[in-house]
Amino acid sequence: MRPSASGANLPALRSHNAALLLDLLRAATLTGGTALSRPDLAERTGLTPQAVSKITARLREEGLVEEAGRLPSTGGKPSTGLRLAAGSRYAVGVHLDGETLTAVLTDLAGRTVAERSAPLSLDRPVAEGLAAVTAQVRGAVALAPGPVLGVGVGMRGPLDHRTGVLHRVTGFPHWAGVPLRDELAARLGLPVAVDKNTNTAALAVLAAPPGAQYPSAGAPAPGPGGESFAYLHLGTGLGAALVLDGTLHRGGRTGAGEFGHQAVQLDGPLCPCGNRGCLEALCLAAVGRGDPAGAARLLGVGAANLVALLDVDRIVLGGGTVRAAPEVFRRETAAVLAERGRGVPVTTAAPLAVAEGAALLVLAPLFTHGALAGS
Amino acid sequence: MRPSASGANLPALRSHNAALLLDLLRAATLTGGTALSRPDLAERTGLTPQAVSKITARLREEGLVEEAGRLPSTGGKPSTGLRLAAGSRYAVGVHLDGETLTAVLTDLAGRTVAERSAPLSLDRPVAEGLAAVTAQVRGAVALAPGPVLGVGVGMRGPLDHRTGVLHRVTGFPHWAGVPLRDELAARLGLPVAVDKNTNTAALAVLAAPPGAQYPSAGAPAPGPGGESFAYLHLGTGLGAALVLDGTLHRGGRTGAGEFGHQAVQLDGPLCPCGNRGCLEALCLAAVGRGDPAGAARLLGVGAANLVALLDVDRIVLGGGTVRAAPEVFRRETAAVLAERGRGVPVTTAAPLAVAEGAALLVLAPLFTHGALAGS
DNA sequence: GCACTTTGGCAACACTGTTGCGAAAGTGGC
DNA sequence: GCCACTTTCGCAACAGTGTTGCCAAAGTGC
Repeated sequence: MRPSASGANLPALRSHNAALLLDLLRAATLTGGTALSRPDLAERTGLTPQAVSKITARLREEGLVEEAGRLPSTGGKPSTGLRLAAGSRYAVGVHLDGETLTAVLTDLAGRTVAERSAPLSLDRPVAEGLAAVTAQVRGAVALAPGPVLGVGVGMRGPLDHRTGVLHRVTGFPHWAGVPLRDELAARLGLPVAVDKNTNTAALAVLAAPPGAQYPSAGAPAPGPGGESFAYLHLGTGLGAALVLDGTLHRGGRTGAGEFGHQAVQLDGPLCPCGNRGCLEALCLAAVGRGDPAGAARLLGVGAANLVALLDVDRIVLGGGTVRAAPEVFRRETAAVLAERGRGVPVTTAAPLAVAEGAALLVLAPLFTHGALAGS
Repeated sequence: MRPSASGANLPALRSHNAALLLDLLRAATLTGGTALSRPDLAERTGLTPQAVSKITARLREEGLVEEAGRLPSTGGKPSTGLRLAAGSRYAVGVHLDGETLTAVLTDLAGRTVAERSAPLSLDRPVAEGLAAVTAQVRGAVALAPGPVLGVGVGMRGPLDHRTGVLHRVTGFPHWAGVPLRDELAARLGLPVAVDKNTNTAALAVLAAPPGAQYPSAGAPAPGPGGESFAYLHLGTGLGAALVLDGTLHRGGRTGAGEFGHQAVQLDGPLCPCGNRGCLEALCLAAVGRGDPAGAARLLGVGAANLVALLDVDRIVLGGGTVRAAPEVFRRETAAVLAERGRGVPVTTAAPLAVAEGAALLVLAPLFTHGALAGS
């Protein structure tokens, strides 16, 4: 019987605090490249200055953190700047959508260093697809100036992110049951992680500091455990990913985020899923008749339901259909939210979010201090 | 500036592990009163047997844990049973609904030892209401055979559980802005915690081991971080509380759980909130025309949306309207969920769930190991 | 030049869980 | 009845946390 809840020991404590500091340094790197001082870190973590000194000394020995000159004095000895050694490790993220294969090489901070993409139809046999991914990843790895920690893959669900096995892939039944993670790991000789495209995109949004994306005036203060937001993905289907208190919520059976089949019109048109008035069916119909604003307003209704239920701090939109008219979607969705008294900021995700978030699947263990135990 | 994310030190480690063991012992007490052995605890936590011995020795010194005879041998020296010293501490939980004041005295395991209730209309002035609560709590405290740790209060929201201040109280505007927690704490000389009735009821459900509530055959295995469920409360209004991965999700601005104003009929009847087709309006209308089954089926639609979005393990129903016809609600809601391909177990909460969960607000800090930091 | 503040490392410390070991207390084979 | 074996569980020594006391370094302000 596996432990139902993990006890914590000294190594766990150590890695928890190390990850905490690394996460703060990464966030500082991404906001503006400003270095943090040891006293800064002590204040933000609640650790004593001496503890911070010890921990950062270890991290510097491992090459993960480096000194960055002296910061201006505040009336005494000037403090030494510390920053993430972003160039010390790399990761590769892959986005597989139905037609294109995109691979990005990111540094330790999660910033994209190089990008490659190629057409890849999932119509082709599995072996051919795997070979194409392998080749593309090898190409990205070759560009890395330092060691590559692993490879993350984001693609349409449903799939099991723990085992890396695909379930059914709508439209491409021959991919069902493929143990993608293990197949790629064997070919590449690198650790591989697989997750749904909505989840990886949400990870990319989570890693990017919110202040950089929308004016902080309209942004509510995030809750204690970190920020909460919903990522809504409108492409060939409609899905969502939920980040609650700084943690991606995947659900008990890894099925969370079925946003497309929310019923919003009890007597609405029949959806292929068998029910009536599903948000996805209504949205896709609006898109189909060339009415992105109408689709966006429907998305707004679903988003309002979601904000009411979960009290998230903001909504992030993404996916192919949104990318075709980002400002329309952003504006109309925000308008409906405001009308319904659920006014929260609405932004759009970066175009490469899915691939960049996939790379973060590999980097995340270095920075996650949320669960002291780890999985 | 307060620490944005808490570093962990040795005392935090210590209380984390102590809480972990206490939680396991509490769960064992509630399932069937069976005692656990030290090796059991070691296996379930991943701690070494020696660590368990040290920790339980401390807990026994504090009087929180006691030995309970010898367990049957498994081929060697028989192990000593350990169990929560349920009678060593007590807590009081109060449920304030619009008309009744219910107070329960619970032991350390959260089991109700005594119950008192009295009519109390929130129509009355605030001072009178506070006096009534104070008197009722004092009566409950007098019945406690041991020290009382504090008092929890569950009532209709919206309110701020961190400060214990009420916001608006629908129908009783003179209660708006009352600092209920501090007023009661000053009168009683005991720590007081306040939360929404839906949240406290969910805490009561969370504390009760799921196996005791519904046959484990239909119960999916809970996720890694603990079980996930939604508690739906239908009384004078419709609200919800969400427990995700074993943690109550309150939302960034403590506003999560606005389940009643989910739009499920875009062109539906106007709701007092200003929108159309809110689930609450439709449900209450069905109840109003004497159609509980219809209300339950509507609840089922909302629950299906919720299961799809959050992938929760089960649905729990509660509140005055449900309590009037629990089996109808349970059956019809479950039927709609099954029809929609979201078949998860549906149960009803215990009648005293709100008050018992309120008591758990006080007991929870002893058992919560989820966030190593605490709030 | 001097008093003061701030940084940050060294050393000793308190306390964690861990390891090695051994006594206690059962079961099962002979 | 005896012995080998297993399991429990505490004592003692240990490794490794973060913490405290202290002090040198390196600035600012008068």
